[in-house]
Amino acid sequence: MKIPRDKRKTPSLGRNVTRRVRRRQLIDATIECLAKRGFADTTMAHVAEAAGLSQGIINFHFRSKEALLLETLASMDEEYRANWELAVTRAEPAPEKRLEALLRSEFEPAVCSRKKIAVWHAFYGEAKARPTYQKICGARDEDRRQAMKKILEELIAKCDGTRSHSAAITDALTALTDGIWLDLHLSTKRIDREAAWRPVEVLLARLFPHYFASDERRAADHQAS
Amino acid sequence: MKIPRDKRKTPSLGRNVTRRVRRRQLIDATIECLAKRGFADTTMAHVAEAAGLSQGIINFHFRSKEALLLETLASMDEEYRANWELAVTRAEPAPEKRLEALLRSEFEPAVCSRKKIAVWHAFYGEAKARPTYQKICGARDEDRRQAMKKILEELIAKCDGTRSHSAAITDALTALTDGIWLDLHLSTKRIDREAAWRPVEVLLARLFPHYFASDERRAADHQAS
Amino acid sequence: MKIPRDKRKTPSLGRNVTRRVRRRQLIDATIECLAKRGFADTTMAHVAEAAGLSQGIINFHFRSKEALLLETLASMDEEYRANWELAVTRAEPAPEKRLEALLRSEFEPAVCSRKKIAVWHAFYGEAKARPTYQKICGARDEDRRQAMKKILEELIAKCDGTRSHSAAITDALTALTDGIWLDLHLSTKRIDREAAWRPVEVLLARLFPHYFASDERRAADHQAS
Amino acid sequence: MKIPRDKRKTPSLGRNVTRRVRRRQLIDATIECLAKRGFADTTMAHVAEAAGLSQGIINFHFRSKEALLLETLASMDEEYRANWELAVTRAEPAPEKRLEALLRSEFEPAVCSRKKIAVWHAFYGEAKARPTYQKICGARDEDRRQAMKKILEELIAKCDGTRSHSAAITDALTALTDGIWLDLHLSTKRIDREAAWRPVEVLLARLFPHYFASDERRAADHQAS
DNA sequence: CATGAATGAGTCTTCATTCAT
DNA sequence: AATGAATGAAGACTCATTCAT
Repeated sequence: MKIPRDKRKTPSLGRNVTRRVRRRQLIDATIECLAKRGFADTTMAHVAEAAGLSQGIINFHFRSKEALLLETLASMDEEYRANWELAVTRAEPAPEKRLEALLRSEFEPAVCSRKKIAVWHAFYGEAKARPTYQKICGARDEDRRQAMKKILEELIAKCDGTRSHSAAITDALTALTDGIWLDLHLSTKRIDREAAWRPVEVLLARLFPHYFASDERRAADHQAS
Repeated sequence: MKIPRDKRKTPSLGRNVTRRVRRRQLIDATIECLAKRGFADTTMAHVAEAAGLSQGIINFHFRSKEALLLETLASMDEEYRANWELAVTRAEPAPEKRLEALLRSEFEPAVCSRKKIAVWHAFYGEAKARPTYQKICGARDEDRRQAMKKILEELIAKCDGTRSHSAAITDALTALTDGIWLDLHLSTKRIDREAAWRPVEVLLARLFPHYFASDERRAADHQAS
Repeated sequence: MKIPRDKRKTPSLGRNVTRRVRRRQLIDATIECLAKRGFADTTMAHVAEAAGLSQGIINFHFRSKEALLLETLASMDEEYRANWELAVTRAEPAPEKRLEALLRSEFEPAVCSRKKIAVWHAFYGEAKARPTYQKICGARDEDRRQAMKKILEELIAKCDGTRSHSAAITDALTALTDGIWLDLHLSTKRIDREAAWRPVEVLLARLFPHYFASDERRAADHQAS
Repeated sequence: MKIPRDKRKTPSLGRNVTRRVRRRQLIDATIECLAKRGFADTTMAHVAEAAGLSQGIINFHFRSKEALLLETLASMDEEYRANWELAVTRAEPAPEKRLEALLRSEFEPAVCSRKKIAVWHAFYGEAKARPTYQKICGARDEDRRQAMKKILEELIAKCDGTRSHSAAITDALTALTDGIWLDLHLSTKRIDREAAWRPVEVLLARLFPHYFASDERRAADHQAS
């Protein structure tokens, strides 16, 4: 007959933590694991351990591993959207200000950390294999793209009145920040948010010299290295 | 019964050929699987089946699963590098021509297919967890970046004499194509290479109107939708 | 504020009542579950849910799952015994009457329902693995068999004077009703108590034509199909 | 890093045992386990151990535990049917001979052992929870019942010409042997096939005194205890 | 070379039991 | 008394790897 080992270990956060808090704790642990170990090597045991809880608890708060991953993705998605939406809302109403706010939001620590970027890429990596992931990640990009397009159209109208490829420029700026994230992901160096921002800054200055030119000059002064 | 000499000789040669062919076959099957099922769900059995061979064969031709994946990545890397290097070599010597060749190469079917892009992102997804992947993927980007920077410096010198942010523009153009790949990866639509190229075209026209302006005009005509 | 005396007294009585009621409620839920899901898939959670109570409650009212199952079996056993004992007691004193009462009691709805029969067979299925179950189930059969044997001996003595295989006939009649229960258990049709009784009726008529012949004739008339 | 323990243990029956033999071996091990531990406590590990093989092998030869159990039941079913069918075929053509052969076959060691009976009851116990089991077990009984009914109708026609409840007698004899099996299952004593047969013998003598009477007399002589 | 049966460590999931509230 | 979150020991199943043929 098996006799269970000592059970009296101090509960990390007390038993009666609310359901919501536990779920948050587990999602955070999942993010941690995905960032550190990738998708293929993130096990329930790892997540539980990272959360300082027991194995079985995940299936108690989430139906399955798949559900946990999906909610983790949803949580990342929500945080990401909230971040740029708030940035745009808070910005001054001029389109050039809102555009800059939208682009700059991409580099804020809340969403642009090695960890978060790694997790996004972990989900991107599985996107082809799991339609749900593809849909969520695709929508994430698409919604931001639409917001950007509207702002750009305002800006272009104000700027030169001509047609000026709002769609292509939107795509370019969207791809630009996504691509910079990938560079950050593949780099082994610490994230340098100033350096990451530079290409965006330069491109804006070239695309809309009237509104962003001064920024470029500033950047040029910085470029001592 | 007589056995012709060349028949007797074939085996040893055939063996070597076979060996190389088998490895190629298995790497191709791996690419197929990674694209279709992602990293987490690609098993040795799946790969073997995709190759139409038996279970145990992979451990015969590769030391381990890890080795197979690494060689698959190496193979992808090689193909990718060869593609842009050849494109640049073949291009007319003018820097604007070489730059365009380099950028256009990114959208050639050999490297820019849903399958290949999916596999790259599968490896990106695991990059944080496996330093070797990160190194290879990082180097892939970095080497192309260096090549592009050299070309851009030539172009800028010829263009306006000042150095003018060659680094930032290089980073921007590198990120741009990487970002477009990500968009293609996350989209569920068929790849439209013309549409994918457009943002690059527009950006080039804005950055170097002297050399790429005509292209932009062409693009504008296309833009009926 | 005054508290009336009977109000003050109710709790302690209520507690005891509650306790007994809860246990009954849980045993009934267990019977329900065993019938519906079988032994292998009856979990504490299922039982608690069937009882409309919370998970942990069973271990509060019973020492363990094993204890709950054992008490469930004991409860079934008690009910079964009470049923035939009462039937025999109430019957007219003539042995043929008591024999018929005993046999007929086996088909009364209180004990002979799909649910109850299913639960008995659930316990039979585990009998070889758990000696306690085997003992209880064995005793259930054995005690009834002894009672039947006594009645049969009376009947046989009265009938033809010779002892005439009272043991074998007892075994046959015991096996007969047990076997009919098994048939009912394995059938997917609704229980038809008249049809289930027929073989017993016919056999009695053949064994003791003097006492049960008229019953057989009645059965024959019924047999229109 | 984990280092696997010594792998060079002698393969129990050699590696290349044919697929069919392995499956048989695993089914036999399953029967062993079901008999000894019951349904609820028969695990894959137990079965594998009983077969002297490794854990994973069952999922290699059978898709799942459920598949293994189903094939075990099918195997038992086949064996049981073959047994009585052969007995009837081999018997002399007279209906009374075939009836006796059919009934006696139920007590042959091949099908009537503590182990086999325990396994049947294990399946009966789960029948309500798993429709497939119920169907197979029900058909097992039903087919034998139909065969017996035909024989009985011949016998009755030959015997007295009257209709005489062939259905009810068939049901009675079917239930009789099933019930005796249950008695054997619930008893803790060694199986005594002679004693088990007695009630059948006595009943046959009463039902068809013309054909089975002498048997009863013999039985009476035996009954010294 | 190639096959595919066999192994066994590892993974997700379930569930009886405990216990703070 | 009752709740239900938490635990952790199994359980079924997977899969990279080995190896006899």
